[in-house]
Amino acid sequence: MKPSIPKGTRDFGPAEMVKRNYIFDTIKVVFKKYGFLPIETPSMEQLSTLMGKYGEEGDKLIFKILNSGKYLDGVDETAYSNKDVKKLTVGIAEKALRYDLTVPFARFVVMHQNELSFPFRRYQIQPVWRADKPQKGRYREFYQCDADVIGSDSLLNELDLMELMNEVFSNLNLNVTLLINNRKVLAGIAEVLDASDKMIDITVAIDKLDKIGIDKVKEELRVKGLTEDAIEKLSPLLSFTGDTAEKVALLKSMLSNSEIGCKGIEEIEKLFDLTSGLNFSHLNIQLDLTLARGLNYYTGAIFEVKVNEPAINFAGSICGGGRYDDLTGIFGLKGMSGVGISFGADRIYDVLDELKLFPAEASQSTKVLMVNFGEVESNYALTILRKLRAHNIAAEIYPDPAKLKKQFAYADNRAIPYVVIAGSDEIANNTFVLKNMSSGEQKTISINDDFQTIFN
RNA sequence: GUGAUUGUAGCUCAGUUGGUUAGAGCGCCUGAUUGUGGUUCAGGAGGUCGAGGGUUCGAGCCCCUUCUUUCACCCCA
Repeated sequence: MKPSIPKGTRDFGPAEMVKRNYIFDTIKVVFKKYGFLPIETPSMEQLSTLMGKYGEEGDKLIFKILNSGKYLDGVDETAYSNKDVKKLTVGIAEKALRYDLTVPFARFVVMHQNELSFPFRRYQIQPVWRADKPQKGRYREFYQCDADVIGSDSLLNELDLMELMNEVFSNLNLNVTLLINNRKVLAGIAEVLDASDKMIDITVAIDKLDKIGIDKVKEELRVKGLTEDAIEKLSPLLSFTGDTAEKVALLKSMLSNSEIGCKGIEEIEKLFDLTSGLNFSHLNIQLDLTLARGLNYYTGAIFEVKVNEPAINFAGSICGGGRYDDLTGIFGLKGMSGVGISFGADRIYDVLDELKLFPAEASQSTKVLMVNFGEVESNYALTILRKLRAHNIAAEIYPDPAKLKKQFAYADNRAIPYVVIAGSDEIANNTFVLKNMSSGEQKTISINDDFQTIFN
């Protein structure tokens, strides 16, 4: 049989893992530095935990797990004859692979509320799965690196996360743009347009402004059932250009009759106030009134990070997040506001790779290879091997007494810088030959010499 | 979910209007060199041409189905 892996999944070889770990390690170091604590949750959740949290589209993209055993027993006959997939699904699949880390985190907080002290700061680095069609920057299995604070509605948390983002991207040596908006403002806009139920449609359409232009946005709004009057009211926002202060001023005049809208403006102003005077070396922070974000659960500030480099032909976001006021409420714990961000490790990888920003890896693993001549010689080599390892020098022995040519070729392919040769002559003299593979230089060393210094 | 695109040796790819036994480079194996790799030279192995069906005297090439790759849309990290 021909081996293969499922669509949209990938294997990672050693060279890729070194680079991936560089990203994970960089992010993790900053997470810890900001006082976030690690947790992990299972790959699969109850399907009911996940459904309805990510919007209509999101529900479809959740990987469902078929029940074990007689899973057909759960089939609803009428749902089957009506080909009602949605209803059928919940009958035959009660588990699903996690779609993000935020919803499982909310579930975790509710289940473990008595063991946690709030505000709770957690970080979580795990894969998530989405049944998307793969394409550039889009995988069916990818890692998210999340940091969330739950149990506090202070904007200091938003500020903290912004500083954290700056530090991560600074450490990755990547210049990015941080787009900020506020869901309350979007809700306010929908309210004054008299279309509160269409907030998602409106924001999704506005979000495309850069891409498809003002006329197409209006057309989409019309298709979504917005009145001409409402579209007219929205117009100044769509055609608006100006700095943050001017944007805020526009919003204030537009949303003066919306309580939630005013609250949103206030939050934006306060957040920008908090950041003023701070040096965000790698974050270009912008208020973007067209930023929407599709996930249903956001209620306050929303973030999205895009790469600045024009050389990168990838427009998607590499990091995103926001505030969710009541994500735990669905699981029975009210009044737990949270805010978090999520770094998309796989997209960051693609960007760093394209920009050649991965540090020259000091990643050669094995430093010394012990040549194997046979049983007697390998026993002698093993004692040297153990001594090397005792000095924290990464070393291995070629396991078979293969031809020297082959053993050297192996060292060469693996980029192992030193080879130790110890045959009968060396054993008789309590020595070994150390060969430097790049220079070809060989020297004889006594097994009693100081191993720490022989590689310098 | 919609629309394109791709699949030939381990890898990267040639393969003409359908016509004998499907090729190259790299890699791999063996030897030149029995205790010395990265260079060189000589030789060798390796393919159900993604899978299934069809048209044809004859299919890697044409048609259908399906899977896969890459990309755009939708949506998203």
